[in-house]
Amino acid sequence: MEPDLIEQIRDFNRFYTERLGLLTDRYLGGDRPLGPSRLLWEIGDRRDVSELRDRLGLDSGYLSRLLRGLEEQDLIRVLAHPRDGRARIAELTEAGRRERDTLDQRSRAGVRALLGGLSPEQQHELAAAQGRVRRLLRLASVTITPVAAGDPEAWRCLQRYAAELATRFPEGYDDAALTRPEELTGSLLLARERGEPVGCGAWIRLDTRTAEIRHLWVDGTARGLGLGRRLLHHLEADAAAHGAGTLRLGTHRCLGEAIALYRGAGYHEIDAYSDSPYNQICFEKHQPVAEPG
Amino acid sequence: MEPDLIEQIRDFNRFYTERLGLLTDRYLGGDRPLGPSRLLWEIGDRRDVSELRDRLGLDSGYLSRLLRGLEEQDLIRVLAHPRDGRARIAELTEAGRRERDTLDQRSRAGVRALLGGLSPEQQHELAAAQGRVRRLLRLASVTITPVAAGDPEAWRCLQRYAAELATRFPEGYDDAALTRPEELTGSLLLARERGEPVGCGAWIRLDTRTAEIRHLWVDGTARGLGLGRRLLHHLEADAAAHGAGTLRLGTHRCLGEAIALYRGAGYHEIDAYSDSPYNQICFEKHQPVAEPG
DNA sequence: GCGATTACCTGACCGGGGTCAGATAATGTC
DNA sequence: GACATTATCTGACCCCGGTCAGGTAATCGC
Repeated sequence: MEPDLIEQIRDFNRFYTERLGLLTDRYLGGDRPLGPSRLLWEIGDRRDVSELRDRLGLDSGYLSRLLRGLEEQDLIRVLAHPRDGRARIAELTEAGRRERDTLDQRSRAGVRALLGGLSPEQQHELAAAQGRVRRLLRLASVTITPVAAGDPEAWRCLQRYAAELATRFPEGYDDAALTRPEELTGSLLLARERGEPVGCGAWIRLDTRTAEIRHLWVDGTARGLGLGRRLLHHLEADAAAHGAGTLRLGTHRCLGEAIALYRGAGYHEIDAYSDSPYNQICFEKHQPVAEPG
Repeated sequence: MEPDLIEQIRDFNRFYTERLGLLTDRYLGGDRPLGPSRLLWEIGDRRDVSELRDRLGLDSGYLSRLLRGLEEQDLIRVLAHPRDGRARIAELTEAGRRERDTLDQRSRAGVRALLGGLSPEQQHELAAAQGRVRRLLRLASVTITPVAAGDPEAWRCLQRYAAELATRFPEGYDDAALTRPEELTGSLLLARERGEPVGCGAWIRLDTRTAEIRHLWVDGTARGLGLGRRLLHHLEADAAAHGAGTLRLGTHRCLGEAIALYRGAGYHEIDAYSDSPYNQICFEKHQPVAEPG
C-alpha cells in the first residue's frame, strides 16, 4: 500500500476534524453543551431510555443526569414504560420540540452558508464526492469472516435473505431451500459493519473441483457499497483455496442486480445444473486454483 | 438551494464525526490524553513556545502546564531562547522523538487497517473523492470582498503577484506596471481563506462601457480550488453592475493556466488594445448589463 | 533609565464528559 | 417463592481541557 495514500487519508482526517469543529459543534451546540443537544436530537419525539443509552453509547448514570437536566428545563418528560415497569420513556415537550427545531435550523443555516460559496454544480459535486467517501469508508469498515455452519447470527441473515426473496419472487420462497448446516460442505461467510451482521454468503462443494455459490445477500442498509462483490470475491478465494477451480451458481430472473454482479465478475451463463426451482438462470466461472505441492 | 443537499452535507458531517472518533483520537491519543499528543506532534523536533501557543491556539497557562507534564516524563526539554531571554524553546528528547514516532506509527497503522478492506482502485477512489471534498470545502470557505484601493492586505497580495510574475516572465516584471490606487477606477477584490488573504483581482474602467480585468492572482496554497474562476466571476458581475458590457484583459503568453481560464470563461482573443509589454495576448468578452431604468 | 510591553510560569478555579459503586424496583427463571 | 437479572436512578468521584489573575523576568521605546 502506498505510503502517500495513507498520508492523504490522514491529512483529510485532520482537515475535516478542523472543519467539523466549526460546523457540527458550534451550530449544534448553541448555548447549551454538546451532550444535551445530541440527546435532544436523538430523542426525536419519544424514545425508550434504554434505546438512547445504546445509540449514544452512554453510561446509564451519565444519561440519567442528562435526562434530569433536560427535564428540569421542561424540554422533556420522562414517563413509565407501559409494558415494563422498570423501563422509562423520554418524550419531548412542546418546548423541547421547539428547541430541537431551532438547533436543527441553526445547523442547516450553517451548512447553507457554507454552500453559499459554491455554484449549484459545485454543490452537487460536493455532495457526490462526500457520498463516495462515505460509501468507501463504510465498505472499508465491513469485516468478512468465516463462521460455523450453525452460527446464530449467520442464520438470522439467511432468514432475512429468505424473507426478502419471499417478497421479491412472484411465486414466493420456501425456506426449505436454504442450505441446512449439515449440507454446508464449503464455507459460510458473515459480513459485519460495526459488529452488526449486514450480509452473508456461502459456498458448498458440488464435486472435488466444483463449488456452488449460495445465498449471497447484503442487507438493505449496506447496499450500494460494493459489498456484494467483496463477499463474492471472498467466497471465490475461499473456494479456490479448497481446490475449486470451477464456480457455479444459480439465481432468479427477477434479481437484476445479482445477475449484473455475476456477469461483471466474469461469470457466463450456462445450462441449468441443478433442479432448484429458484435457479432460473445459471452461471459458471473458472478460476486458477492453488495446486498442492 | 435544495434542502436535500443541505441534509446530505449534514449527514456526511455526522457520519464523519463518528468515524473520526474511531480514527484520529484513538490512534493518535494512545494512552496519553489528546492535548499532550497533539503538542508532541506539533513540537516536531524543536520549536519556540510562543509559536506553539499560536499554532495550537492555547492559553499560555495551559500550554505551560502541558509542557511541564511532558518535561516530567522526559519527553521534551525546555531551553532558553538564544536571542530573547524571556522566550523559551521546546525540544524533543530522544525518548520524545521515539514516542512521537510510535504515535505516528499507530496512526498510520490505523489508516492502513482501514484501507485494507478496499481494493487498490477503491483506495485511490477514496483519496480522490476526499481530495474533491476538501477542495470544494476550502473553496466554499473563501470569502471575496471588495476593498479600498489602498488596502494594505490587498497591496501585499499585489506585491506577491508582482514577485511571482517577476520569476515567471523570462524578461522579469516591473512593479511599476501594477495599478496604483489612483488609477483604480473600478474595484479591487480580495479573497480570504480563514481570514488570510489568498487572492485578489481588480478591474478598471477603460471607457463608460468597457472594463479591463487586471491582476487576477491566487496564492499558491489556494490553487486548484477554482478560486481564479470565482474571482473572475465576481469581477465580471461587479463590472456589469457598473455598466460595463465589454470586458477586456491582457496576459502573458507564458501564463498557460490563466489563458485557459479566460478561454474557458468565454473570452475570445482580440488584437492588442493596450501598449503594456506584458499583455502579449489580449481577450475580450461581452456580457449583459443591468440597464438603469 | 523608566515605564510599558512581552514571554512565560504558577496557582486557583471551573465545567463538561464520563466512570463507578451501590440502591431500588420490576421482571424473568427455576 | 427464592434468586438472578434488568432498567434506571443517585451520589461520589475523576480527569481533561480551558480560563483567569497575578507574578517574574527580560526587552523595547523613548
